[in-house]
Amino acid sequence: MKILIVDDEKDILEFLSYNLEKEGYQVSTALNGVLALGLAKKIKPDLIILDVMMPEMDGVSTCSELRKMPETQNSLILFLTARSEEYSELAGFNAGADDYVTKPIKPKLLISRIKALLKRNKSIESSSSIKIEDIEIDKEKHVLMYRDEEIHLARKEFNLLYYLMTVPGKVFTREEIISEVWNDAYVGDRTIDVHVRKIREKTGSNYIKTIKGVGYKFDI
Amino acid sequence: MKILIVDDEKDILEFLSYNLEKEGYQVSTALNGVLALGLAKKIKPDLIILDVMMPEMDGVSTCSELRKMPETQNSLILFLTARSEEYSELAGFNAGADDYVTKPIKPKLLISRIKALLKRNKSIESSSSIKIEDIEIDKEKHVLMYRDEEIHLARKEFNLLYYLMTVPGKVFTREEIISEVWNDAYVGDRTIDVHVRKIREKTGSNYIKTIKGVGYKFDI
DNA sequence: TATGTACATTAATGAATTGTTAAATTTATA
DNA sequence: TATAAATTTAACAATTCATTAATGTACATA
Repeated sequence: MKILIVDDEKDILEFLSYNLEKEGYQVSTALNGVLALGLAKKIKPDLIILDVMMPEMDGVSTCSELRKMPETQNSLILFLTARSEEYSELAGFNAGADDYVTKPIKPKLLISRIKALLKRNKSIESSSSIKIEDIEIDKEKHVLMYRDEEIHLARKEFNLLYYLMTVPGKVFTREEIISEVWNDAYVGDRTIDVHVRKIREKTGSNYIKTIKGVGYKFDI
Repeated sequence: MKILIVDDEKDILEFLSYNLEKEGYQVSTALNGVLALGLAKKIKPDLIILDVMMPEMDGVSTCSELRKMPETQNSLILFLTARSEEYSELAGFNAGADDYVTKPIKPKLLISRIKALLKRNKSIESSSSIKIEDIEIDKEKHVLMYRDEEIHLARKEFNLLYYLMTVPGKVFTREEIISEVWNDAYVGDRTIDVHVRKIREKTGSNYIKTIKGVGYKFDI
């Protein structure tokens, strides 16, 4: 589980990093909202801890921006607020926060809240099925339904399509695809193409679009 | 139905015992967490009522320990908390609690919660029989019915089919199957295949589908 | 138009995975 | 204990899948 902590005070970053790493989480940190956006795009954290009061870009604005990026659209966001800033709770939830914790931070409380959040999210997310218009892919059942017809995809084909469908519309580079679907194995240049072709053939559709020079995306 | 109550106050133990025995439950009591663990191991209660605030070993820790013991892994656990200790609700659920009731205790409310819990649990656990279309498998009777015909399956064959049928459509990996049906024993590569073949042969059907490179699933 | 680049298509190959059978071994039962 | 039944292994067959290589096509650019 990857956690990104965003706060302008180094002391707090260190304090939280220490406590969360001790729990086995993979922690990254950012000193302000702008840095956080860039970092989040890269590492795609499962949970983002945001301080509300920050110079330049405050937590609420950062949160709004995070919710717009496909990489962090479904990440969990937890706010840190001073006890006095009561209003921020409301603004935070409006901006798409999932929970908030008031300062001063008690590590044990924070960790139990984090666990609860991740647990809750897991049980929701693990539905393992993605449905877009008349096409539905279910990882658990390893089934692709297209217009009420069941289509069999081989393992690699299935994983590739599933990966593209996790963020519809987003263009995945060949690098990203190799990294995720092939676990960084060294495969030839045409391997992806052939699999894409097979998927297009089997579904008799063209939901996988080629963006020349960039990559592939799933799009209606 | 066996209930174990754990609380450091004798008054509360007596009060609850009286009310629950009046309802026909078989009640045991323990004055602290350590005693509770030993007692629970012996009597395997269906439900354990735990006070969160206790000296030595608190309710949350006790709960965690109970969840580790095979005898109480599936027991229901209900927490008693003072209204003020808000956080314990969260910590309790993290530790594996099923429900909680705040003090001061109202006997009627407590009993209705207990009944609801036991009922919910019963409906999940007691259905030892799974029926899908014209195939029905009953774990208690160790019987497989296929189109009104009784088919004899050997133990491993039976357990394998039953496991696959617990979640129809879901693909179980070989790992999962080995872990559940063979208790992680080291068996050769072809063992599962041979059992699958026998089931297919005996039922004269092909409800067990192979997903190459992924696993097996039960599907009509 | 010629040239280069990136992707598409096809078929062939070989690797990976599963199926089948029979025999060996273990376990249960009369 | 003898016998049958169940389970596992081993060898090899069969199948499916993944990858590559060769070739074709589309498109942009000089």
